[in-house]
Amino acid sequence: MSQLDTVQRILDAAEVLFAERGFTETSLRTITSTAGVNLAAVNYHFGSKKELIQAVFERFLTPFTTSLDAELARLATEEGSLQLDDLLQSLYRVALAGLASQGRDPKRFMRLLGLAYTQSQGHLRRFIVSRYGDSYRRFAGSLATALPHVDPVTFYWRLYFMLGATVFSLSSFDAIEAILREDFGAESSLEETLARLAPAAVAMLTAPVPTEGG
Amino acid sequence: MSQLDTVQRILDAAEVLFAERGFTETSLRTITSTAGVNLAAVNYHFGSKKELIQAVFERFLTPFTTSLDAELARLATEEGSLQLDDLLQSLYRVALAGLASQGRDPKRFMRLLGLAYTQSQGHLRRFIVSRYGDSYRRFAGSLATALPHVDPVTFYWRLYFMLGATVFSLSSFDAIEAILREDFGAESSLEETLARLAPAAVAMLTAPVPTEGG
DNA sequence: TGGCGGTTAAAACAAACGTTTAAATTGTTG
DNA sequence: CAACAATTTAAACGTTTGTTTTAACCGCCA
Repeated sequence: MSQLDTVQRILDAAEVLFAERGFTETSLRTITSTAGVNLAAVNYHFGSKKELIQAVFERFLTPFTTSLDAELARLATEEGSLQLDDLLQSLYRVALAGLASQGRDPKRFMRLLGLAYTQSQGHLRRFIVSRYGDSYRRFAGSLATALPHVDPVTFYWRLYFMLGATVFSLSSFDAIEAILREDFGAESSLEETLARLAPAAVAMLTAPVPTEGG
Repeated sequence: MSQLDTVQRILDAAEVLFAERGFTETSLRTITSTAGVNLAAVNYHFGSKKELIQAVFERFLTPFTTSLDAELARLATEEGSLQLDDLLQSLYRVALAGLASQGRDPKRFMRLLGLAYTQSQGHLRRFIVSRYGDSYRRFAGSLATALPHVDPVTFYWRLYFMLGATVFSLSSFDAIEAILREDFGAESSLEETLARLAPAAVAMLTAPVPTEGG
């Protein structure tokens, strides 16, 4: 078993287990036994558990943000005015295609993103912001220019509403899908759910801004 | 210090600490030392840490759902047809007023709700569903009847989108507010944010449903 | 006052945690 | 093949965790 194998096996196991149980609830012993490697391998290859967590995020956030950046650049040159639907569909398409091509589960991606936000883990938030903050701001900026009539503060709140709707519903996709399947017998694929989410997000972003005075 | 005092002090400390750090990240020793009581008091009065977590949720979910039920019943008899805005405003008003009257922080309420969803904690999810599932279904049903033209599956997905937007953005309220204040110098109160969230949620729920065929 | 249930207190419990150590093994290079 | 660096292994480290135990304390009623 070569070095690359060990590192990769640890990352694979950690990614799945973190998404299923959270960071604190997943012990290094569970990770290493699942990966079939020695307990000390994590500290040897990554230094600490915190750095392992960051490495898990780095492995899928780096290709994701680079693809997203490229897609945004392509959109910016292609047409004169950015369309909201195009932007959101870019986001979804990049997230889905990029991960699916690696044989990774996009739902796990969303679940981890949700964990990054909700589990305190200050070091992780700092790591993500410092590493991927620029990509995030670029995407938010593109979205903002497609919504010129919405004042900045309202726009940013709605952006967080949209992120919340996305991360929350997709990170719990399996649970929600199971409920709906039981109640209505209707199966939902991830693609279908994104096809439902996109227009809902557009409607939320473009909703008329109520005037202060009434 | 009477028995009631001890139980209450533990619940108060646990509520704050859980909301700040999560369940696993908060030890019983931190809770009891913050509350100024003996370590063994938690196991004596609540039985276990799991039951303490459930008790924290029970303390604010029970008055919340009973108020919500009453408000929904009032709305149902008052007018002929339920208005979407009224329903959402009921939800928000009940959540805010009910908690504020107890001197508790509504943001903490949302933060805990978010944790209940995202931190796996299977026992907590089971506890909440079994205890408050009826209230949830009643509210969802009221919302559904106010949206007769939306097919059930689309409606339920949008309901989860809405819940995600609400829980996610309000549970991170302080962090988001701090960012917006730094970037735009604009302060946002919780009431203002709910006033932004309500129309955005309505827009999302009432968005035109794209037809399958194109 | 004496005793009794309810509560608090200090201490200890075993288990699990992340991390470190030091030896054994492997792979590579001269 | 020899030698050195990289990696894996088993074992132990010290902490921290939730929980339990046993004794002390308290208020109250007979």
